[in-house]
Amino acid sequence: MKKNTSQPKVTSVEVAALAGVSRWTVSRTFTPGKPISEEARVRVLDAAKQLGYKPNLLARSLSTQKTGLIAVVVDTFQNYNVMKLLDQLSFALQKNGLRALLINVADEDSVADLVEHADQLQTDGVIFLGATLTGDFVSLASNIKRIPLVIVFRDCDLPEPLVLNTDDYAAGFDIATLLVGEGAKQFAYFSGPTGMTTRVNRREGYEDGLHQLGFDLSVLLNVTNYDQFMACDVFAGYLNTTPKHERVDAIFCENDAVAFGVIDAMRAHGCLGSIAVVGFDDIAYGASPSYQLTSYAPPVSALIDLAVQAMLRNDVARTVLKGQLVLRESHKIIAR
Amino acid sequence: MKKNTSQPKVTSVEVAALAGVSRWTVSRTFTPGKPISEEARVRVLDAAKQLGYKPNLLARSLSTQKTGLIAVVVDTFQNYNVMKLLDQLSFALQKNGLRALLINVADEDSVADLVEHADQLQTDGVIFLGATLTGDFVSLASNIKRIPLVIVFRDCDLPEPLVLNTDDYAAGFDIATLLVGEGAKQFAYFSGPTGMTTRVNRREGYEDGLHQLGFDLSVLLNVTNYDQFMACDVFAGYLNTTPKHERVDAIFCENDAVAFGVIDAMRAHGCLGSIAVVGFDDIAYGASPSYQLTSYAPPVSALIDLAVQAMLRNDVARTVLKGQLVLRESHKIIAR
DNA sequence: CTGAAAGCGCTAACAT
DNA sequence: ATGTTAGCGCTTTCAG
Repeated sequence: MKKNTSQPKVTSVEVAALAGVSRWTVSRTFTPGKPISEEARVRVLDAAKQLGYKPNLLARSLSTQKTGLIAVVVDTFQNYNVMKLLDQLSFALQKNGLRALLINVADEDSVADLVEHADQLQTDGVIFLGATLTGDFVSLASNIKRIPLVIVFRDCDLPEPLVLNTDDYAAGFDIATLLVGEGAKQFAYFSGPTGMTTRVNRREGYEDGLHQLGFDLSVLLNVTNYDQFMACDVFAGYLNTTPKHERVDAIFCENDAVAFGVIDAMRAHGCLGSIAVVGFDDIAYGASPSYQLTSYAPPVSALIDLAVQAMLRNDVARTVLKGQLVLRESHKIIAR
Repeated sequence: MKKNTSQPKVTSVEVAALAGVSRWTVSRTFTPGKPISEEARVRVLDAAKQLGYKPNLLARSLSTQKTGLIAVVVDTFQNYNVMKLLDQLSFALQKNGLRALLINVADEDSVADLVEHADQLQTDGVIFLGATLTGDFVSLASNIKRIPLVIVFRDCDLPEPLVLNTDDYAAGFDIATLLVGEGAKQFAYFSGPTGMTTRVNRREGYEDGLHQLGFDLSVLLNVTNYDQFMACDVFAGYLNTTPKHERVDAIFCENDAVAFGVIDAMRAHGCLGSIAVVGFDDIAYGASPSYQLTSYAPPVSALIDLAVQAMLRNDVARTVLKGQLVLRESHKIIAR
C-alpha cells in the first residue's frame, strides 16, 4: 500500500515568518534576477531549507500568465523517427526552461478536444510533431489564438499555423540525381498514406529531377500506413507480379520504414541488391548491417531549435531547410 | 511572422454578467456532475460560446489542488520498447483525464532537478518509465512525499517508490525451459548495462531454470548499452574468437535490441540459425521477416493500467506480473 | 532594497 | 438550485 504522506503544506508565509522577512521578500528570493540583499537571501534560503519549502509553480503561473508548458502533439509513436524527434524536442524544450506536455492523438478524431484542453491548461504553445493533420484542424487552428501553433516536419496549406519543415522538394531532387548517377534507368516512388497535409513535394522534386535528367517515374507504389511489414507485402506483390526484366532498378521510399519493407521483400525474394533503394529520415536503424540503408537526413536539430524559438519569441517565420543524403549501401545496384 | 493575437481575456465574470447569473453558477456549469438547472446551464453555455469563454484549468487546479498532470520520466527514447510503453501510457493517462508531462533525463545527473521541478509544478504523481535509476534517486524519493512515485518496468530495491514490474525471474525460467526443449546443450546470457537497479532476476531465473534441467550457464556476454550495433560487435567478437564446435547453441538476450545485434552478427558471419536466440520485450520489429525473433512479451497493458490506477487512488501495491513467450523462428536451431 | 495592497481565475464550504 | 464568503500561493504594482 502506498501512503500519501501529505506533509503539512508549507508556503511562503511560513518561510517569511521564520526568516523574519515579509512574504514578498521570499518571492523575490526565488525569482532569478530580482534584486535582493545578500543577507535577506541567505536568511530566506535557510528558512526555506529548514521548512522544506518549494515555491508553487502553479500559483506563480497564475500570476505571471506563463506556465512554461508546451503541448507536443504526436500521432504515431511507434516509429523510430518520431522517437528521435520527441527525444530531441523534449530535450531542447527543457534546456530552455520549458516542459513538454505530451498529447497522444492516436485516436484520430480527438485532436481538437485534446488541443483545446491543452489550451485551457494555459500551455504557452502547441507543437505538432510530424502529426498528420486532419480536417478539423482548420477550425482548431482558428480557435486557438492565444498561443503560437507550430507544425514541424509536416506541411500544411493553411496560412495560420507556423510550418517548419524539411525542403522535401530539394530532397527528392537530390535523390533523383543520386539514383541516375548510379546508372538506374527505371524509377519507382513508394509513398505512404496520403492525407490532407501531404508530402507531395518529396515526390515532385524526385519526378522533376528525373525529368530534368531525361528520365521518367514509371512506377508508383503506395501503402496506407508507414508500416514496414505492410510495405514489405506490397513490394513482395510487385516482385511477384513483375517479370525481372520489367522491374524498376531504383526506388525512392517516402520514409525509412517503407524502405526497410522493400529491402525485406527483396531479401525474401532472393534479389537483394538488384534494385537501388533510398529511404527518408535516416533513422539510426538504417545503419544496421542487415540494411545499410541510404537515406535522406532531415535537418532535425535546426528545425527543432526553430520550433523552440517560436515558443519563446514570436519572430519565427515559415521555413523549409535542406537536409542531406546519408550514403550507405542500399542505393547501389549490385546484382541484376 | 507569427502574431500572438492576444484576445481580450474572457473570464467567468463576463460570462456570468451576460448570462445574468452569478459567477459560481458559471463554475458549476463547467464542472461535470454538479447540480444545475437546465435553464441556467443553457443560458451560461450560450453566453460562454458567444464570448468564446473557456475555463482556466490552471486556476481551477490552484483551487482543487489537483492538476491532472503526471510527470513521466524517460531516460532513453530511441528504443522501440520505450516508445511503445510511452504510447500506451500516455494514452491510458488521457483516457483517465490525466496528462503526461514528459521528463527527458537523457542527461543523467539532472534527474533530481527535473523531478523536483515537476513536483513544484504540482504534478499529481511521477511515473518512471523503464528508467535506469541512478544513485541520487534515493534522496530524491525521500524528498517527494506529496505525490505517488511509481516505477514501471524496472526494479528498485528501495521500499519507498511503488514498483510495478514484469516477473523477470519467471520469464528467465520459461526461456530456459524453451531452449532446453529445443535441444540446446550450451547456454549463454547476453546482458545489457548493469546499474544500481538491475535486472538480475531475468538472468537468475534463466540460470536456475537451466540448473533445474541439468544444464549450466556457460557464457556471459555483456554490452554497456542496449544498442543493437554494439551488441552486434560484441557477438561478432565472440564468433570470431570461438571455434565453431566450442560455441554455445542457445543465447538469451536481455532485450530485443541486443538480440537483433546477435542475429546481425550471425548473418554477417554466415551462421544464421546455428544458435537459438531469444529476446525480451517483444518489440513489433521482431516480427520482421529479417529477424523472426522469438521474444518474451511483458504484460504491458496490465502494468500500465496499474500505474495509472496508482496515480488515481492510493491503493496499489508492489506487483510483479508474468508475461508470455512469443514464439517465432529465432529460438530454433536449424543449421549446425 | 523592502513592505503593502490588490488581484491572477477559479472553487470548497457553507448558507439561502 | 443558487448565491456568498474566503481563500488556493504567488506576483505585480507602487509606496516607503
